[in-house]
Amino acid sequence: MLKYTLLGLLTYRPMTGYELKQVMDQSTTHFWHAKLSQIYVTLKGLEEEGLVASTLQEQQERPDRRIYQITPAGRADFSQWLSQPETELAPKKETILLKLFFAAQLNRRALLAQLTLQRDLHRKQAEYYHTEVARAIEQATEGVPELARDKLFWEASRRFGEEYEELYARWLEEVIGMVEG
Amino acid sequence: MLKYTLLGLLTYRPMTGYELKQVMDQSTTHFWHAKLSQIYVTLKGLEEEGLVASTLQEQQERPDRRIYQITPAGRADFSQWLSQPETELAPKKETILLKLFFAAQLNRRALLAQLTLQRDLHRKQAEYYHTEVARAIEQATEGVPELARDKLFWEASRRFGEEYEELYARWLEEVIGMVEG
DNA sequence: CGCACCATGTAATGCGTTACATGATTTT
DNA sequence: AAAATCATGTAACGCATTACATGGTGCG
Repeated sequence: MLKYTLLGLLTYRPMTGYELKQVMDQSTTHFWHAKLSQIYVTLKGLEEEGLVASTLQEQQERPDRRIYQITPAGRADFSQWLSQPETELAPKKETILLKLFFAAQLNRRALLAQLTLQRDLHRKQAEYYHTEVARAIEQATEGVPELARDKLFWEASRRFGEEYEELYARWLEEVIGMVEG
Repeated sequence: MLKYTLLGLLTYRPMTGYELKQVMDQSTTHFWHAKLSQIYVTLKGLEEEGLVASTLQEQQERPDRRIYQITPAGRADFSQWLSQPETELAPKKETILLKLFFAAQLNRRALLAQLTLQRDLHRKQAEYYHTEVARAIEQATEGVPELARDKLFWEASRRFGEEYEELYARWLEEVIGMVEG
């Protein structure tokens, strides 16, 4: 999937690995993230596949930059993936739910500490979606009419993030009440 | 984490790899899953670490079974993990959100098809939590008073699953409305 | 003076999936 | 007659993380 994240971002404009990481950290992080080292490796693989092409831009004051561009083959591959329906649900892995499953073996104090910590983290994250992410979307789209349609979808995914975090925090609050009472 | 899932389940009773897979499929699947091959490999590693011990039970009609038991060191390791607070949010990876992020490049028809397919999957999954998972928890705990406390937590995680799927379906419904209108 | 930023990469390790291999019994 | 269940494992491969390696510029 990182493959398609990178191809997708490169449909907007050519970028270096470093830039791609920055853009991901401001946009897709909440549903797809990657480390820089992995991004570099994946870009290299994409170039071998002929889906992107790179040119080295030499700089004197700063390190040289390798700028990646999506190729026609890359665009074709990406849009093929995009139109391919996902016929299954994404399997989840959540450590905190796993712990809760075994929580009967944990003493009340330690459990409550963990639950309240998580609740606070999710509240903070909900707030983050509400303010920072919303602002980032505004900033990326204002004055750029060709991104109007994109904005709708970016906003939709932002809303999902916010509601998900709120649900999580609410649910944790309930569990805390249950453990306390 | 699979390590702790297995150790956690083995605190209830000794089991074979095959059984552990079955139990996981009925309980933790929704927040932690694994393939059989991976379970066997992990159990082998746990035995090397001295956290579980196995005995081979020979059978004539069926293949021999290797029964794993948690050791005192295993219990100590598990309870240490259980009491260790998770200080960060679990990073998410959701293909459908990634696709939605790039959905402006997709034609309306194909997009709507994917969104409605996903909505139906999430509705079905919500229903599954509501009925089947609830029934499985009932079944596992009825007539076993020492599981009363466990039941509370199993029910709590089930409720989270149900509410999460409902939220997802509701949100997809909204996005569908947006794309249509 | 130290830290963050810019910028790219390699190597080792870990965790997970898919495919391969075997083979009897029970259910459809 | 075919498929599912019981039961265990190995091997190849893929994707991700962590650590290692380098080194100049700008800011507090």
